[in-house]
Amino acid sequence: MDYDFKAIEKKWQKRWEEKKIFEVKESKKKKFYILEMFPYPSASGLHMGHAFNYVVGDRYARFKRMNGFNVLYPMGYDSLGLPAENAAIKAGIHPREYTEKSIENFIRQQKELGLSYDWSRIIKTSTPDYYKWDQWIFLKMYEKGLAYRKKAPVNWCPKCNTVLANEQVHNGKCWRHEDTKIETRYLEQWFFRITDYAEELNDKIGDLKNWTEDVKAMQKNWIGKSYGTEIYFEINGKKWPIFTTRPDTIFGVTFMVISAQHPELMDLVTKKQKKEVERFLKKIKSTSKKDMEELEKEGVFTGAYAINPVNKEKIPVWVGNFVIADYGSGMVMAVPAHDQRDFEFAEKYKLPVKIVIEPINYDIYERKGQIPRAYSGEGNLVNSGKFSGVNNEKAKKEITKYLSKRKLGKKAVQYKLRDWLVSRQRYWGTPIPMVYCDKCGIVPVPEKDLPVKLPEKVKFGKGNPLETVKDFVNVKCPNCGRKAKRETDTMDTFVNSSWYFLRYCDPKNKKKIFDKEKVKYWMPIDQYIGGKEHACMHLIYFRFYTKFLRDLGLLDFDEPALNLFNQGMLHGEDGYVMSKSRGNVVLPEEVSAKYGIDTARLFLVSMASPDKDIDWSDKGIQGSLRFIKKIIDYFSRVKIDKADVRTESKLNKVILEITEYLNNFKYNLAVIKLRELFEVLPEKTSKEVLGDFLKLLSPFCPHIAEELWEKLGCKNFLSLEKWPKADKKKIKKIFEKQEQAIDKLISDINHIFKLVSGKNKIYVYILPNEKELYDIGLLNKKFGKQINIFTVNDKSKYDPSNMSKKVKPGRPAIYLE
RNA sequence: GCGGGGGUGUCGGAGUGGUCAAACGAGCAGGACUUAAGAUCCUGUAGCUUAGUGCUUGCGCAGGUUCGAAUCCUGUCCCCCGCACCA
Repeated sequence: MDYDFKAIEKKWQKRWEEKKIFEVKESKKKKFYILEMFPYPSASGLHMGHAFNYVVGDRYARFKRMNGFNVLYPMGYDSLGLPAENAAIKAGIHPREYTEKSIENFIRQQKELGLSYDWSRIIKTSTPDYYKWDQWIFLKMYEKGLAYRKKAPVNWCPKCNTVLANEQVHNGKCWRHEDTKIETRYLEQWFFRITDYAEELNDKIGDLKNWTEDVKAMQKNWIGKSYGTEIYFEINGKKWPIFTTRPDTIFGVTFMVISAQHPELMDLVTKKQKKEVERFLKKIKSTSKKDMEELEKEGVFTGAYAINPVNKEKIPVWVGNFVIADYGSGMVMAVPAHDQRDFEFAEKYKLPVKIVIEPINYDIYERKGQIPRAYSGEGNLVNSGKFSGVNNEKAKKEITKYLSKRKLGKKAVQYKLRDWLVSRQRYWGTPIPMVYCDKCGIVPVPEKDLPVKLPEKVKFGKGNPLETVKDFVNVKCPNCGRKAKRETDTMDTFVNSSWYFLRYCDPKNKKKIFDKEKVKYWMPIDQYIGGKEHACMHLIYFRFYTKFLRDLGLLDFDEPALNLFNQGMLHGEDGYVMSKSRGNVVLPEEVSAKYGIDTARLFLVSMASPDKDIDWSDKGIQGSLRFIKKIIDYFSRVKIDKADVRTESKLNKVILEITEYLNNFKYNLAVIKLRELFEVLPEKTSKEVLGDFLKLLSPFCPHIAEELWEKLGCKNFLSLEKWPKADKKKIKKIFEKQEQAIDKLISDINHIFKLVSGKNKIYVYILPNEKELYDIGLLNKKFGKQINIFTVNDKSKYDPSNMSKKVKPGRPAIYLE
């Protein structure tokens, strides 16, 4: 039989939409907020990989909805950003046109997937209605001192023609251009002081109960909290705080190294050394970030000396290419004997090495034939004044205490996390609502003047197009009314996605960023779904924003999402990530036309647990198609009758199992249970049994389930029906045992048939107390051949070979003739 | 270097102390139906043995704990992912 999947899909998608059955309002019902990371709309549209992501969420939404929750399941578009601008330039159209078209296409495709979004809440970050609130938040950040402008060495992507945040530099390359090395430039830029929240961002990772270990670990790593000691070294009469995790090695300091990017570097350099230092800096600037990492440690003497606070030793200060300017104070104390990096530097420049920790088992420096290396293990201190002889772990505490007492240092915590560089020198982003006035300096645009709209008419060429739009740039200073210039940088696209989940709760609010009460009802997100590639980008930013908005008094919770599910990646048939350039992209339209979208939806979760990467397989989907066809065929012939207890037992057991599996995203196992249940459905059964089966099917194959539900004579939408509740009393163990016993028996009989040929009559002998187990009705149904069963005590039994003697508990005897 | 995850049949993958290792799917082989193909259905798919219900091998490798281990512990090898000169 052929099936018109397309017609069924269209029919139900239309009905769902017309009746607005997935639209929700705040109510007394218990809410459940399910959210997938919203997509960046591109002209190439969705492929099956995206579909996989949404299907994972949709299944969960449908399941929760049927379980009586008021489910908020919205969709929107992260539609500002560089790719749209670049693509638009390439195609010669305006980014807005490009974006609108892409979104339209996305919506159409998503609707064809049968996703149960509340489309009335759609948001697009490229609309002034949305980005107005990005600007509003920016102003609030500025007001609280969290948004600031600073000149600093920044990451510059020559392909994007803009600066990037640290989070957007991967392996020294641009996150959008894997082949493009990031350059370091020294520019004045806007930053968000995310480091103010470093401690909370780190410490509350423990609250993120249902986040995967690796995402949590990645965030911990990225935030990089480390405990140590700040020690004050004196240079030219000025106190320089130095952060170290090894205060126990303070007596081993033989030189200092200041970062080549340190803003105060030149203050230290003596006249004599100036030329040499400048030559060195020039050399560093000409190398890209990635090359620098591969470079050997290099440096030159600055001419300055520092005083070691514990022994007043005079130590030379060098400038080096391996010291990071904005970690700690941008200068390190170097202990070559006990730090490999310092050791290499000392070797190269013939700087002294002073051992201050005696290795426990041997003196590594005296071993012959061994390549000298710094010793970073444990041991007792030597050459360390009054601390000599103390175990180094103990010495860390004692020396820190000693320094604190004398105000020469203190306990300190450092983070790797840097402030978030948010300005971008590009057009298609949220304009930064700031004005530069010669008299007043930096002046924020007043709230009432928001949004600062992106001008539509711009010329794309070299540099930031906004700079060339005179109407936009030239403004009056909001403060003094004189001529002033508008900030032409726009915000990082990640700003837009840092709070969108809040806007869904109240997407059309014109007066406020959102209504507090509405957000209170819906938030936090009960289930967030998205890829783990955002671990150190979006997933940190949205936590930061949540905390900031909480501190503004707008939210009363700390974390935006306590449950995060990372779906795996869908690969092409060749095993590689689906991408246009590889040519292994599978399109939902094509799959839908060939197999029906429900088939694809089912297949995507049949292969493996959805958190794993999977490969698309045209052959594999046939298995799902077969199953769906069987279901449709079955429903076209099944007769309504009373349900038998065996079926009911299985049904209730499966309800229990599937419910559990769906709750835990074990969709693959749920599908198996669904198949198991289907296998035992008899030719005659009750409407209730059939209805329950369709309910269990509906999160996977919503269109077909609705269609069959209607054919069954039910009037309401299956999508809004109540999820079946298992009646444990109806689950009878005996049926399962029967199944097992009979399967075994049949397998044994078949085995013998294979060994001996020419037999066609079957006699089976069983123990009287196992009569129940070998239910003759079930046996005949399963086997399809005539079987004669005798109990061993049956006097009239036919048993020419006296087989009944061999019967043991659980092992019937078999005789073939 | 630091951190996270993982090694199970021909393949994708279930199973995390026992009562069944390999559910379910895919592939392959044989059979039924059919003029044929497809679809569908049945059977098989580590080895040996056998009128079945038996034995052996087996969950990266090597040990250990246990009455009992794919599952727990120790060591070891390999793979994937993230970060990386963070002092």
